[in-house]
Amino acid sequence: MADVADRAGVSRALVSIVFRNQPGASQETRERVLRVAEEIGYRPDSAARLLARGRSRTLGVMFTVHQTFHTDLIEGIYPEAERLGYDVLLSAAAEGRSEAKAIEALLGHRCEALILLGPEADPAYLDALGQRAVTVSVSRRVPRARVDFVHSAESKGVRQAMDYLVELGHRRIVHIDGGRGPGSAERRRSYRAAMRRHGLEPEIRVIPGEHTEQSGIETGRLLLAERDRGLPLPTAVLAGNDRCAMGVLMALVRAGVEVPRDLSVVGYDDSHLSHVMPIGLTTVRQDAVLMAEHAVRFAVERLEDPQLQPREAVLDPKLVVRGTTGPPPQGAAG
Amino acid sequence: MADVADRAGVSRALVSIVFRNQPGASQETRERVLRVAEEIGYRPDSAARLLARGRSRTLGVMFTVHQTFHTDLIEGIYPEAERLGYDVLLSAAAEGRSEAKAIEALLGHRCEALILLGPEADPAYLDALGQRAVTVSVSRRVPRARVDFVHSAESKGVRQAMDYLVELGHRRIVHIDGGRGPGSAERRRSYRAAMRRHGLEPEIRVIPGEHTEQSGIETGRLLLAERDRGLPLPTAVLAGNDRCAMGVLMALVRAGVEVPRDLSVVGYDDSHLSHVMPIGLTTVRQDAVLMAEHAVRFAVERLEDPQLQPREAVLDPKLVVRGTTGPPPQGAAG
DNA sequence: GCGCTCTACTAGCGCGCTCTAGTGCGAGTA
DNA sequence: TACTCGCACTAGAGCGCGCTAGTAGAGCGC
Repeated sequence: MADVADRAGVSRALVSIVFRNQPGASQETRERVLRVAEEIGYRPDSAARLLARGRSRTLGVMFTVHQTFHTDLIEGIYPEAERLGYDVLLSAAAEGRSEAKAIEALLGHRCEALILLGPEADPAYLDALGQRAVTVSVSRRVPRARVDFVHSAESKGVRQAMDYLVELGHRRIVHIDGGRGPGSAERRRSYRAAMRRHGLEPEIRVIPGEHTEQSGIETGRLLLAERDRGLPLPTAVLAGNDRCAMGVLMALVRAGVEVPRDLSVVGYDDSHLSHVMPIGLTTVRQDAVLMAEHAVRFAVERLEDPQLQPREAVLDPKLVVRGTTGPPPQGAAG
Repeated sequence: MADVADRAGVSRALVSIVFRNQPGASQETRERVLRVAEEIGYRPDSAARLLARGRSRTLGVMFTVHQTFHTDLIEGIYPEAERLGYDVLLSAAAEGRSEAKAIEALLGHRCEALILLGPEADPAYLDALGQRAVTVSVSRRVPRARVDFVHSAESKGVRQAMDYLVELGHRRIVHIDGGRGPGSAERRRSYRAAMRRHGLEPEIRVIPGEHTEQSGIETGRLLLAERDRGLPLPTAVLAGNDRCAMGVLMALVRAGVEVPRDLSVVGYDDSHLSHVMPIGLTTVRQDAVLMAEHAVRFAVERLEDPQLQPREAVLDPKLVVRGTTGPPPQGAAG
């Protein structure tokens, strides 16, 4: 920067003004400074800038690797952040890299706000985060914590899916839940409520699971093993999310079960996955772009007005019927 | 930091020493400082740290959203970087966010080295980057640029896949290429070479495509349209990558084509996708973890010894046979 | 000529840390 | 006693910027 100032024959302060696009420099000088900078390959050092002005205008996004819905969200976060003049830093949680680690990295890089995609950390930790920095949780409700919250109305989504299945004639509908995964508790609750509402209380069955393919595969195998012991297969499976649904599909189809003839499968998320599978997955769509925009806006607005209380946005999901659902098999005492 | 120093009754310098885990402080003092820091929620500010020591010890990773193989790589990058004492920053390219933009963001955040996952930017740009910062390209060869390069031996992978298909009896094997995508040129070349080697030169057919599901779907539709006009379907498709293979599968299976009975499909990458599909995808495995480790090591070693010239690592891929391949249909004049 | 305002520009402090060159002190050695 | 040595610790400069307070000079009215 000093080099640029010298070569352009001005002070460092002027160079700073030019690079911040602030008033206080003549057009002529501006051009000269920019030209010189270009020549010697100068680019403002964001670490120093950030240190000097105290604000980083950077949003930190934590996501989980392989969670395809998260990449959908990320794609929506960038443009909205840019529109509002904020930078985005990504940090991934993965096997061997805990959410806490991923979040610490973001904080260490001076992110002013955190956008957590489907965090699974415990509420106390999230609340502590919320005290320290503006925090937005996407897809996971954190009851008494100081965090904004963006999600889709799980209950509506599940209800639509269940109504649709029941209307097709299904009765033996099982739900694979998502364990501690974001939204799981509400989906589970809504499943139970829907079963009861349709007079299917005795058929209620929640199989513990996770939001991973592996979990779906295991559940699929479990169901197959039961069948081999003479128990009937369910006629429909409501999975915790799309990945889990994929796993179920994989286990069942490989074992010769025909979907949707013998069994229907419904996912959740409408992640990228669901419409690129050979047989499109019937699923509940959450509008990733809209959710991303809300998350970014919540973060930014609260940064710019610290008085603001954390808010909650609930978006309406929509059932998307594709190829993995149909009427139950004739013989099923469904 | 000053607060911590005051409260612990030491100088700021000592606090610095403690947090850097450097010799020069007694065990007792260390504990006291750390305890105080914990109490008042102090965390070293990486912007300032970075500014002060001139080195950021941060690796910038650019990846493309939805490119599932990239998330496999990312998962491998983190532990290796941590082992070597480096931090990792992620930046995604996506629709509406060019690679250049993603890379600038990393540079702006003072990454010392860039690890580019399957970059598609033009070689001149990459070379310019290479001059400015240590740069490693993964999966994409950049001939005369000053960048390290990690990839798998495309020719070997393709050859294995082709030999396997031919051995099964396939002759009408088409290749959907990956356009400007990483590795595409070499895969295309190897496909042609393999066909010639097996005496199938007249059957050579390369359909232009991309590394996306959409491209696979379009190609699938193209093939179906040809069939409807009386032309024979190929008996096997070698896709540019797994995502493209998924797209082909989807288009064909939906149209009633049975895989692998009527047609075999081979992917490339062994990304997360390929083993979680209902019918596992036969594909060519690239060892993501190994590639990630090489990439990180190249970057770090070159950072620590600027004399070092850019290097190239070629890893052996391996054909993984799953459910989408089998002998060609009987009737096929294959 | 004076005072005023407005624009273009500069001096220099401070952001929170690292790092070099020290200081002070007790133990070991001649 | 005088000295060196090593250890625990400190003072203070400096990293590359942003920002506040200020100056110099032009233009204007009286």
